[in-house]
Amino acid sequence: MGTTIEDVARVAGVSRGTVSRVLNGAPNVSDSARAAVHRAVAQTGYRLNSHARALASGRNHAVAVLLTQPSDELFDDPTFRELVKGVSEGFGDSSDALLLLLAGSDLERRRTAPFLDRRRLDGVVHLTPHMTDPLLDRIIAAELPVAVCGRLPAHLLGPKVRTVTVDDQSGAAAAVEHLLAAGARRIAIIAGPEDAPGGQLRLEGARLALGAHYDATLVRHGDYGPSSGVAAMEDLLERQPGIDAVFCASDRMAAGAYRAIAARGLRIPDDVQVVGFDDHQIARELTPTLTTVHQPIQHLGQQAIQMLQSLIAGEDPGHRMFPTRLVVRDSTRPVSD
Amino acid sequence: MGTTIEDVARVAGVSRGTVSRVLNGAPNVSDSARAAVHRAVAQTGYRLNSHARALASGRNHAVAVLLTQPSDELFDDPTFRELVKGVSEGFGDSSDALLLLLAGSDLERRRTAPFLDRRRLDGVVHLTPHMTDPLLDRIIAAELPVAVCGRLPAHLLGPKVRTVTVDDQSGAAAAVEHLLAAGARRIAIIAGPEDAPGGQLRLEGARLALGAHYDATLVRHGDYGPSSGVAAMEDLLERQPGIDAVFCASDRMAAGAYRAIAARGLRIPDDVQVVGFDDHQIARELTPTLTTVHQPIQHLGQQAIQMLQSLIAGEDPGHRMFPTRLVVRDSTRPVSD
DNA sequence: CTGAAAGCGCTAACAC
DNA sequence: GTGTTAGCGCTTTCAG
Repeated sequence: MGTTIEDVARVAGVSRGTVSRVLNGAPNVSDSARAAVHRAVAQTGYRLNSHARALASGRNHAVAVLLTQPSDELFDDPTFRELVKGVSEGFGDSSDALLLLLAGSDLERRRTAPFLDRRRLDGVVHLTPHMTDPLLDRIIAAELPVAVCGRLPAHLLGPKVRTVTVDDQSGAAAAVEHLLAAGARRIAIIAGPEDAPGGQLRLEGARLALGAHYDATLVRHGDYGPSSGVAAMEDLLERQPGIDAVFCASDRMAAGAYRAIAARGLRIPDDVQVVGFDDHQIARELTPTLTTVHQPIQHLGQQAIQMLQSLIAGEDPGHRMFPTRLVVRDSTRPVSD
Repeated sequence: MGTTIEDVARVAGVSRGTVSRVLNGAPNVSDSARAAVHRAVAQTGYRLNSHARALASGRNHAVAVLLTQPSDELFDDPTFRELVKGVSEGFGDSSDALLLLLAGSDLERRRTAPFLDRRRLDGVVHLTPHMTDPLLDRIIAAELPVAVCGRLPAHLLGPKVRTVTVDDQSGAAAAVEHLLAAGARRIAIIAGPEDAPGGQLRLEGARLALGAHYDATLVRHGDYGPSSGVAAMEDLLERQPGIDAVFCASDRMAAGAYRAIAARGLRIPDDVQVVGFDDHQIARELTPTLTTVHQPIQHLGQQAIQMLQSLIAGEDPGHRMFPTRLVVRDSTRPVSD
């Protein structure tokens, strides 16, 4: 209870300054001094006071992951789980603290806002599919280093802001090209939310790949969740006869589409072929299994935290974008290539 | 950038001490001084340095929620989502910080351990269905106030440790009594993990309610997850003919039991009646809808954080236990009472 | 390579 | 009701 650096110094027979150097891995310390300090630390059961350190040094040794989704969404969408897992793994055995901060409701945002401060945090990992977030403005205004999983409007991209993304556009293009190769001609699109840059790019990629086959009346927007997939697919089947394939911007919407298709008495892939996006576990669990675009989501989380650490160290990791990969399963017809 | 209490004092024309008093809501300050300080704070854009405050006062104005589940389990089990939601809501507009700490893997526990310290946290909310957790020992050893959602072995119950639970035993008894009233006689039990005190009590409640009808060969243990429910139910149906009802210690295991029962060509409730425990959303989504024991989980989370705040304030909120309530739906036969 | 000493920004005890 | 001041425990020049 309350053993300080002073006590350690006394026991080790050195000065406070030397103890501090050892504790912080400073280069210029003799081996004997270092050993003595380590012994004294063990002997006294010394524990660092992080507030004193932060006050004196200006560094916090703490980073936060901002969870900007409402908690229902947060827990329901496997993307977040994977991202958080990746961040935690990528953080490795850093001796810093990794804090999760809830910012999914107004109440939570009000509470969290004062925490987004250079005096409390060295940096932030921001997970978001959306373009706008008041807290992000605040983080950037506070000049807090931030690694964003997702795309950002250009005006937010300062020197301390780096993003990590997947190549949504190519992924969507690959999905649609596969459908075309499999013989589909009347291809519907269930896109993501309009305010999600990733979702827009998937739509754009699909549109470009479709070329002359693109038909704007076959496009719907969902919120990535399964029920929005049901609704969109029902509407499509109702109003647009002859649809022989659908590309969904998320696996969960694809799962919804499956339900609507089945409810209509249609068969996958015989009547309607389906391609998803994400390659979540559900893609393997659906019947038939879902052809989908694999995203390395956990890897994204790992990269994000490592980029953040690099930003904090004063380096510039740059923005990073990773490729996707089409995983062909049973919801599309075989293609002889 | 770096405006301190000193600057505020100068602008307000008062002393540092007075500013501090205003900031901390101390009683003995004149209205005029208070107003001047508030004005100066606004004018200078002053922001408190939490490290300096913590260093000087010994209080952190921060509490943590310890997430001790592996992240998969954490996100899959609606119980945690509800608990976290309840904690966040119960925290209200406290100006303190609420931090989520991951402690689901060994790596995470190693990183989190040093954080569980009186110097960094004022208290902890601990969510766990299990009896043992090395970090909990540590929290208690550190004399950190802690509110535990769940039951604890007696030797861990110190003055700063308070638990909040539901009456698992009565809930299970009610479930089984309902089955008996509905005519079931050969009643199987899919209980929770053996190291979960709550699960044990549910089993105990069921056993007592069954009385002479209790048959140990009809008991299986699962891990609360759906696949363990499938496995247990398959095994029961395979080896124990004539089962006409099953009580599951979680809704998710009940959902698993549904699958095993359907796979066997049996019907719910005609051939086998099913009762769950939790009353998660899934209970309403299953076909037929699930009769289950409602737990006020979100409320538990709210209570936990409030009990913690009370502990931190030096009061003793006592342990708290809340009642459950049987919700009758379509997985059991009507009972004319 | 190491010791001495000046703060980091704030709280709280004390005196008025 | 308010000012003054001595730390809280640590890092970091600056000498040597």
